[in-house]
Amino acid sequence: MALARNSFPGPDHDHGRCLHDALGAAERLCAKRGVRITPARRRVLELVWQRHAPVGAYDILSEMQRDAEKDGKPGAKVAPPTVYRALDFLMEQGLVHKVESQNAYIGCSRPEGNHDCGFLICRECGAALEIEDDTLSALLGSLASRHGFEAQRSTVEIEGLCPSCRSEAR
Amino acid sequence: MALARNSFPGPDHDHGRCLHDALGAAERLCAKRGVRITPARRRVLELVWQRHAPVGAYDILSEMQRDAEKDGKPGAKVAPPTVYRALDFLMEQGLVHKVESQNAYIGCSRPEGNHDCGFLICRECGAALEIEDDTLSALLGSLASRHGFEAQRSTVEIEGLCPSCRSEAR
DNA sequence: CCTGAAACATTATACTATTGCATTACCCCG
DNA sequence: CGGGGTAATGCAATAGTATAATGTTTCAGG
Repeated sequence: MALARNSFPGPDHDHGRCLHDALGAAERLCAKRGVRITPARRRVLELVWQRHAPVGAYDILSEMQRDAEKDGKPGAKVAPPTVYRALDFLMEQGLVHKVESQNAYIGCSRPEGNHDCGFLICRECGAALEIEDDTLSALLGSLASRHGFEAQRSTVEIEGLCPSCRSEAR
Repeated sequence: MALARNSFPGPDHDHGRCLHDALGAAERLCAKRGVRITPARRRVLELVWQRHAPVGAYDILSEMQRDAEKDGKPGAKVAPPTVYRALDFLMEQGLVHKVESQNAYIGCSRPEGNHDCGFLICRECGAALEIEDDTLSALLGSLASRHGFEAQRSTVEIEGLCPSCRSEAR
C-alpha cells in the first residue's frame, strides 16, 4: 500500500510514492485554480510531507537553508518569512493544515474541497492522522447553534497513542 | 445573573461576583486536595478570569509587573517562569485551560472533576465559552478507536461569531 | 528548631511568528 | 517584444511565546 490516507501508515507504507502523489495532486489543483506553485512553495510542501507528522516552521527553514548552501550559495540565508508565506499560501489552498496544539504543520490528505477535519496525534511517535467525519461536523455545528453561535472554523485534535505505539507499550 | 457559565455573558452579567465565585471555588478545591494556592497562583488565576476571553501569558506578566511597581518595588521584576509555573499548576488542577489556537489561557467554568471540554471562540470580541458535551466526548472516543487509536486528551475549538457580535454584524 | 520538598527568583536563551520595505519575477496587454 | 502592474521574494529587524538551568526561600511536619 502506497498511500496511508485513512489509517496510520504501516511498515509497508511506500512513502516515496505517497509524497510524489501529494505533490502531483497539489500541482494539478493549483493549475486548475490558476494559482502559482513556485519553487519555494513546492519545496515547503515537500518538506511538510516528509513525514506523517506535524513539522515545525523552523525545521522547514533549516532544511531550506541547507538546500541553499548545497546550491553553492554559502552565505545564502533563507529567512522565516519565506517559509511562513509559503505555509500561508498552502493553507489558503487547503494543501496544508496547522496543528494548533504543536504549532506545527502537516500536509492535507484530502486537498480537494474544503473540509473541517480533525487529527489523531500520537504522543509517542508524533504521527498524525487526518480524520474527517460528517457526524462530527454536524455535531459541532449543532453545539454551536445551541448557544446562538455561528461556527466558521473548527480545530479538533486528539492526542493519545497510535496503534503501533500502543502495541509497543505493553 | 451573576454567573455566565453556560452561555455567553449578557449585559447584565455581574463579573465581580463571577470572579469572586471562581476564586472561592478554586480555594475550596485546593484546600480539599491539600495543594497550595499561593499569592502568585491566586493572582494569576484572578488575571485569567479578568475577562471571559483567553488571556496571554505575557498580558498576565505585564499586570504582575505593574502590581510589583505599585507595591513600592520599583526595580522589581516578575519574570516569565513565575507566570508559566503558576499556569502549569492551575492547569494541572483543572482550574485553567489553554486555548491552543491562540496560545492563551482561560479560567475553567467547571473545575470540579476532570472533563474534556471544548470552546466556542468569537472572532470579533474574543469571548470564549467552555462547552462540555457527553455526545461529543463519546463521538471523539469512537472516532479514535475506529482507527485503533487510544485517545488521552482532546482539543476542540470552534471559531466564529458569538450571539451579540452576530447581531451587530447586520 | 530542623529538615526536606515544594515553590520561587533570576538570567539567559530557545522557539514561533510578523512587520515593513526594497527588489525581482511573471503575466497580460498593447 | 516591450512596458506596466501585480504577485512573489529577499532581507533586516523585532514581536510574541515558552523553557532551561541554577540557586534561594518558604513552610508544614517531625
